[in-house]
Order: sequence, then structure tokens, then C-alpha cells
Amino acid sequence: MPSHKPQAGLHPPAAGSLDERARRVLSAIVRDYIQGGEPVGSHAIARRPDVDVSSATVRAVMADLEDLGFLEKPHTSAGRVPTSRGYRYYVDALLRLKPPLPEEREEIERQAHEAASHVENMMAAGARVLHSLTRHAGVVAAPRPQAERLSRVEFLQLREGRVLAILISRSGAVRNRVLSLQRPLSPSELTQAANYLNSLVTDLTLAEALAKVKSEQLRDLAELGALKAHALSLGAQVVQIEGAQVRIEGQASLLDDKGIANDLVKIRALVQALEGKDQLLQVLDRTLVAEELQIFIGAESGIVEPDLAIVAAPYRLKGEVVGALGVIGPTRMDYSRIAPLVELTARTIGLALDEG
Amino acid sequence: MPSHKPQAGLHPPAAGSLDERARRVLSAIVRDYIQGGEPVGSHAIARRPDVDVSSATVRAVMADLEDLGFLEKPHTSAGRVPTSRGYRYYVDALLRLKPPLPEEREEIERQAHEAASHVENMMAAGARVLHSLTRHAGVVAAPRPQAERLSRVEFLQLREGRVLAILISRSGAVRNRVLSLQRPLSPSELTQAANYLNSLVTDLTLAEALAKVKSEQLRDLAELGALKAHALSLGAQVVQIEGAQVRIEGQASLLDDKGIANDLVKIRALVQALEGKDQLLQVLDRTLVAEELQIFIGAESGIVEPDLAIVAAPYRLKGEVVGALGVIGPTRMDYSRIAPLVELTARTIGLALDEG
DNA sequence: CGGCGCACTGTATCCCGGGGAGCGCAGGGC
DNA sequence: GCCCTGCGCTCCCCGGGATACAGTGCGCCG
Repeated sequence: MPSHKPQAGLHPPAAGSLDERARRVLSAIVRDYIQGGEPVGSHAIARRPDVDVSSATVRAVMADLEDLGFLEKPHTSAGRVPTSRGYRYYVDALLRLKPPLPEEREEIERQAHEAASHVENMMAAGARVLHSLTRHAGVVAAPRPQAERLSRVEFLQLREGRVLAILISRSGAVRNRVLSLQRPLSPSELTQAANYLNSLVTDLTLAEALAKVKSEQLRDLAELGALKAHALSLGAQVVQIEGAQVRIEGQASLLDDKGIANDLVKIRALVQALEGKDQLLQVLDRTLVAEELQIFIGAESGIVEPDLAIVAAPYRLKGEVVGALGVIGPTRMDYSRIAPLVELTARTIGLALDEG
Repeated sequence: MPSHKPQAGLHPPAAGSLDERARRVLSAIVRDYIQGGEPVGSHAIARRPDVDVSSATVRAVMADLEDLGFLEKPHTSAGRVPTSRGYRYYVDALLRLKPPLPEEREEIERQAHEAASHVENMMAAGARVLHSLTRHAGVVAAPRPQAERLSRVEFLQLREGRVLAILISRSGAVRNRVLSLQRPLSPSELTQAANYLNSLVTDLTLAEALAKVKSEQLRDLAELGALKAHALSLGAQVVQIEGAQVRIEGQASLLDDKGIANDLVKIRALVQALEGKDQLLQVLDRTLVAEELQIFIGAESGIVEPDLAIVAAPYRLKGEVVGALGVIGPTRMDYSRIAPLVELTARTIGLALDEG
């Protein structure tokens, strides 16, 4: 399994520093807490067949784990709860992934294929299927324009002084924007301008296209005609079409988590954070850069709420990473089941996009 | 002021049946409750200069109003709280509108003008300004395709067997959709098809355009060439492009209301209801049909949460109603201030769209 | 070194009683 | 006849105290 660490280990105690017994205890606590959601006591752990020591010994181990920052207790005399650091260790070193069930596979594939022709449908379907299979919030970021390769640029004359610029990407995504012209162009001039731009930017990513247009702009200003200069300035505007939408499904399920449910302040912060989707987008972007499945736990995600975790995976179009999707849930979500589901969904959606 | 009733009065006691004193008391109670948010007692009302009777008399009047269904008490021996019916009467018969402040006007106009060129920006700006001025959730429905008049249809060849259809409306809204062709068309055939369609549907609303295309399809099938038939079948698909988005800003503010804040079940239901925007869209649609400002109180809105009210107004493009926007808040929101704000925002956005 | 049991501590829940807000009703004045 | 005053009653809210409970920490023992 590839490393899930979005951040390199920051603390001195190295990952391998726990002995076998401590690892078993930590693993048991995390799984217990994920399943039950309540602070877990030494007795419950001692009863487990794979630990098999007395509760007093467990308590001793727990005290050590607490010193190391893997566990904490809500109050003096309560059971222990994993900290973000505890989850981190669990995810990095202890996690055993469970492959998705056949019916889950089928569900993902059905949804992906029904919706693949249209990018927006795809996003909605992806978010929906992640939500319904995990009962947490499913989230899909639109293919990044920066990473997408352009297929074509078109201009349509609207009315005096305004053109509609249309960007068609290789994935079939379409973006458009209304531009204002400094001086009117005739239809044939507009066609020429479009042809010229297409000759420059076809098959480039948006980022590359922008760079290309800028460099041409510098070089050609003197040497080329006014028309081409004008075309380039339009091109510079076109390429900056903003995109990057995020689709969320099932945010209501986030409110079910016990850690949040009773705290109005947290609920508010959460709803607000999800409403402005910027933070979310940043997290998904990090996944996009990493190019492999990422698990963000607590504060790592940058989302205000510290009891939230995000499992995200990039999806590919013709081999290139173009977007990311994932699941947002409480830190105590079932990583062993959800990580493979997210990974599978990303892969399946990538395949569907390739065909669509 | 035009009637705000979305439903005709259902109960026998006619609107005018309250005498002057009862109306004053009801009005005072509603305003008091809107301001303070707590059940209001007879003493508080009796102290008001515009009522000026003893608290015992107020209590008697209150008892009558309670029998009529305008008030209720959360429990025996608490103050009274208006029912939906009470708000309804208040809004219909007692409400005194307060014109927006100059700075509110300016804010609305600034936002509307900055964003008018692009429909999506306009929606975002409208929702934002309504949210920021009212501190409740602002909501804007996209111009309805059914009501919008078409400016033009364009086709762009994508790759073998697929075309991108683009619908440009008079308001500058652009919608697109990828269509599959039964048989490939050459570029010139495509242009011809587009020209033919444009000659049919320009300046029609989407609904009219659909009817027109259908009728042409029947008539011309035998008489016209295969190309035109093909064009018509494309046209039929194009016109069915779905749209109708809703933009919400500030849903987090809905959680601040005292009636909801402490009830997790309600919060969940609310978040869920807003996530699927269908219900909201239906409410705004009703406003669109009514063609004037509407106030929906409690259950009238069809939104699950009974303690919510919606103030909505249609906005116009060149005189024709094309969309609706409004504010969602607790039933105890300040209607006298918010209704004029919503109305003004709708009008201002309409004007901005006309120019844009 | 691991296991056992006891004392300690903090939480949650219930019950109880006092205080207070507000109502309904009866009786009296203009 | 209308409206005000006064009084008793009901119900909520709040704080305190008792109880039950879960789980730890630690000393002691094999």
C-alpha cells in the first residue's frame, strides 16, 4: 500500500517505535471506537482474543500510548479516544484494507456508466454513489482546467462588441464565457482569430496554453498584424475562464456524528465551511498533486472542524490526473472499507470518462 | 400593497373580522416577537403606547386571538407566540412596509451592476446581497428557460457523431449540451441545419420553440429533405436542455434561529431539504407564476421545516417574468424590512439584466 | 513483570423544592 | 357594559443533593 501521509512525520517517535503489543492495543482501540463511537475502556480491549492480556496491563499500555500522543481521554475517568495522531499511525501502519463487495462494485460501475457522457452528470453521480455507499458526504471536484487538454476554442458573435468564447476540452467538458471586444470584429475576422488561436493552443493544457499565448503576445506584437494581436488578447482572457466546481452530496450525514451533533457552534462552522467550497477544493487539489489516494485526518485537512477526516483519490483521464473525489466523514469513519471504495470509484470514473 | 396570499383564505373568520383593538394587540405581539424572539406576555403589550389598556384586557384579547388560531402558547402559563395563521394575518392586513435605506439601495445596485454581464455571476451576487442585507439565507433561481426568449442556436462539431449544441438566450444566458448524431453531418450540413433551425425558433420562448419544432416535424417529414428532418430532430433535443439552477447564500444563518438551534432533528431536516434544491425551486416557481411578491409562511412553503418563511419576488427581463429570488428565514423575520428589500433587489437585477 | 482488586474521580440522571412569569377569573368602579 | 385590579393557580426553569456508573491509577501479590 502506498503511503497515505500528506505530511511527513513530524514527531521524533518513529513509526516503528511501538512494540507488537502496543500496536495491537492501539489497533483494537481505534477499531472499537470506529465501530462504537464511545470512549473505549481497558476491559473491552482486554476481552479481545487478539490482545489477550489483563485489563490492568492494557491500562498500562494505554497510559504509554497517551504519553506518546496517540490517545486521549475526554475527562479523567473516561475511556480513551484516538487522537488525530493516533488515527494517523493507525492509517499508516495498522490499516488492513477490505476490498469492496461485489454489489458495491456493481453500483459504482452502473452509476459511472450511466452518467459519463456529461461531466456534470458524472460529478453528481460520483458524489451520490460515494454518499450512498459510505453514508458520509461524497464529494467530487470537476476536472481541473489546468490539467485538461484543450480540444478547441470557438467564438460566437453575440451582439455588437460581445463574443461568446467556448472552450472544448478533450474530456468533453465545455466552458464558456462572454467577452467584450475592444473593437468590433467581422464574422470572418472572428473565424480567422479562432483558427489562429487553435493553431497555437490545441492539445495543450490550460496552463500551458496561457503561457504560450503570453509568450506569443510578447514576440508578435510588433511583427504580427492587429488581428492576431487582438486574437491573442482574446485568447488570454478565454484561457482564464474559471471553473473548478465541487459537487457535494449528503452533507447532512456529517451532522450525525456524535462528536458534532450536540454542539451548535461546530454545526454552524461546518455548514459554513462547506458552503464556501474553497477549503474543500484546496484539499482535493493536494490530492491531485500527490497523484495517489490521500487520507487527511483532523487538522491536516485544513477544514475548520477538527473531528473530520477526508479520504480522497485522484481520477485520471487517459492516464493523466485531472481531478479528485472523496469522502468526508468523522475521524472515526471506517477507513479500511472507505479507502478502497474511494479508490475504486476514482478508477471507475476515469475509465468511464475515457469512453465517454 | 398587493395581496401576498399564495393561498386563498381557508378559514371562515374573514380577514376584517378583528376589531381595531385586537388588530393592534396582534400587531404588537408579532412585532415584539419578531424583535425579541421570546413568547410575549400581556404586560409587555399593555405597556405599549399604541395599545394602552391594562394587561388583563390584553389577556382577554389574547385569549380571543388564541381561539381564532392567531396565537398559541408553548405551554400553559407562558407568553403567546404567533401561529403561521397569525403571521399570515399580520402580513396581509397589518404590515407596514419600510422602504430600504439609501445605503441598502446602493449596495444592491452596485452588486447588480458589477455582475450583470454573466448570468451565473448575477445569481451569485443576488444571493450574496440578499444574505448580507438580511442576515438570512438569500436565494436566486436561474432565469427559467421556458420563459426566456431564444436569441440563437449554434452547433459545433466535436468528433465523429457528436455535436455540441449551444443555446443563447436574449438575456445572455448560455446553455449547452452534447448531442449524438444518428448519421454524421458535414460541417456545411451542420451550418445549414443551424440556419434552418434559427429561422424557426429565434425570438420564441423555449416552450414555444419546442411546440414549433414538433409541429414542423409532422408537417415536413414527407415534404422536406432528410437534412431538415435531421435538423428538426436535433432541435427537439436541444430545446429540452435542462436548466433551472438555484443559488443559495448563507444557509448557515438559518441555523441561528432560536426555534431551530437546539433541535438536532430539525437541523438535519433543514440541511437535507436545502441540499436537494427541488422544494426550493417549487416555491420560487410559484412566485414566478404569481408574478408578484409572495410571502410563504410555515407549511405554505412546502419546505419541511414549519418555522421557516420565504419572501420571494419575481424578476423580469424586458418586462417578462423570467425568474425569482428571495430570502429564507425564520417565520419571525422582519417582513416589513425584508419584503421591500427583496422587491427592490428583484427590480434592480431585472434592470441590470436588461442592460447587460 | 504481569495480574488483581480497591479507592478515587468525574459524568450522567433523577428528584426535589423554590422562585418567577403569566394566565384566568371574579369582583368592583366609571 | 366596559375595563381595571387583585388573587390564586399552573407550569417552567434552575440549582442542589443523592445515586448509579464507568473507568482509571496504584499498591500489592504471585
